[in-house]
Amino acid sequence: MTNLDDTVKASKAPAIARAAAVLRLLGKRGSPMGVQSIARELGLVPSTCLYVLRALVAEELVAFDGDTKRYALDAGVLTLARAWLRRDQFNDLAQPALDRLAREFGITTLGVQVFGLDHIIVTAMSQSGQNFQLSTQVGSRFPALVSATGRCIAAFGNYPEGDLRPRFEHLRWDEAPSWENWCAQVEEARETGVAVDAGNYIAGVTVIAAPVWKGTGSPSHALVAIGIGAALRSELPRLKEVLRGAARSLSEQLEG
Amino acid sequence: MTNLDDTVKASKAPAIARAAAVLRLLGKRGSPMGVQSIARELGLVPSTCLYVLRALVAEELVAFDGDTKRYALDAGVLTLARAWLRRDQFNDLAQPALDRLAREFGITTLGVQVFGLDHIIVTAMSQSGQNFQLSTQVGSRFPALVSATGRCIAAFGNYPEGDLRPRFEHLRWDEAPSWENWCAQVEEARETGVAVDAGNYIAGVTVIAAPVWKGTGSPSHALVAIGIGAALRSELPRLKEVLRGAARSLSEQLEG
DNA sequence: GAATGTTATTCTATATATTGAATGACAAAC
DNA sequence: GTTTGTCATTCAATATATAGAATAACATTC
Repeated sequence: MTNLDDTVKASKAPAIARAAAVLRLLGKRGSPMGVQSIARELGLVPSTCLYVLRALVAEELVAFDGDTKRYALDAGVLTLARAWLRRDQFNDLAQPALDRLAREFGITTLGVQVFGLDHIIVTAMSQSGQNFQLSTQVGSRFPALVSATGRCIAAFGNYPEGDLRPRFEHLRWDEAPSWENWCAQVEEARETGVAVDAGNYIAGVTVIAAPVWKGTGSPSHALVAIGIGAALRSELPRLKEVLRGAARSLSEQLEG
Repeated sequence: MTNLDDTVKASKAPAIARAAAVLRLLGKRGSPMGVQSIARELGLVPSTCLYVLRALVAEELVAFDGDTKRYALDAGVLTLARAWLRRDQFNDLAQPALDRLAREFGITTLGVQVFGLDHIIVTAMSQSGQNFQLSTQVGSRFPALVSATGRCIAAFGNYPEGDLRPRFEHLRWDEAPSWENWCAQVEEARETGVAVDAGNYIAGVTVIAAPVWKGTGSPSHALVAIGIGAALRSELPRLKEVLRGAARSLSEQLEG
């Protein structure tokens, strides 16, 4: 995130943008960092950075080790996350459906929230008890246009091709589809209401996604099903149908 | 948190204190709130509050609904929490021990982080597969001095009685112990290295806690075991012994 | 053990974030 | 249909958070 400067300048509360950048950096690094290295990394003035850190420490969002003078994320961030999880309407409604699908088909299911063309965040997950299982974690971020979810977002987001193409070019796939193929698959998703990624994103792994709307416009969320290739091949048509149904019913519940 | 003013004034980055207060308020309320009500609740100037909110929205920590003009927590907080969970040393080391204890004794176990005399936060949890089970959630906050953890903190924190007593008086228990009884139990915890709450905090529920140190001074964390009264009565001595052992071994690992 | 490159931290002048009043937009009450 | 209250939002003056140099405390290197 090198455009911190822009964000800071644009805002009337720049300290908050800096604080968020610090939190994200500490989260990404994982290991504790000193004032100077944080400041250097984010292009901040060390003294300013110090004040930001002190404020975050006071809020228990950042932990300070007096011996090593290093800073790291603290448990306060958990409390916020828990509060969010507890009250998010999509999550509450999606979880039972995700559990049901995971169990019935022996797969991993996800609920994700869409942030425009930038990225998606996994907000709910369910796994069947089976032995081998693809897994991710709640809170993970992925590029918006990748895999099955990406085709969904492209299909139902009404974005001009000029916005899509450059982002598409920067994606990382195991087996990247050509732009033409991808567009065809997006078109198919638009018609059927479900998107499929058959081993493109991760070789040998099939990902299915159906869009969920909260209000009108672009889809705000999506339901995702992940299965190891051969395991669900025969069930694929039925899974697509069921996933689409679950997504539609969720959208209806979110309207009210 | 009515001392927001103090925190704001003391800091050189007051916007961060305000932002944190807003996030916590939104977390506590759960339901979306308007600028005005947030400002009123926190004693902020509405215009300032608006700028804070806009900055938080830009960071995806707060979601803004343009139709209703309401603000609520957003999924960004999850990403931070995940990063923290992944890298917290105490959590990584404690989880296997918690799982083992939960399974062996058929109980619920917790790892908590201590924030002085203010509060503790649950950062790890393990539950046995049994039918009836007390449960809480990762991220929950409790007053520092309550239940078994409270006796641990009082026993090993080296706090003067003058700091403890007023806080003790404000606690809520199902069956509050008298100050004298509580002090005796704290003393016992100091001698044995394990604290027990036998139905005081929640009637019929036994809670056991052992302190964990990260460096010297007051305990930074604690391991907690929770069981429905009668179920673990016969096992209690052994559980105390095992919990203390796990806590000690954790403390040693955290030293390095 | 002196010298050099780090580091965290303090200090002060100045650019700017914050304030509180003013505006506009909306809904409820009359 | 007007009035009244509440809402989000803008604006300009000023209190203040920030930047950058200076300091102090380390390691590391020579």
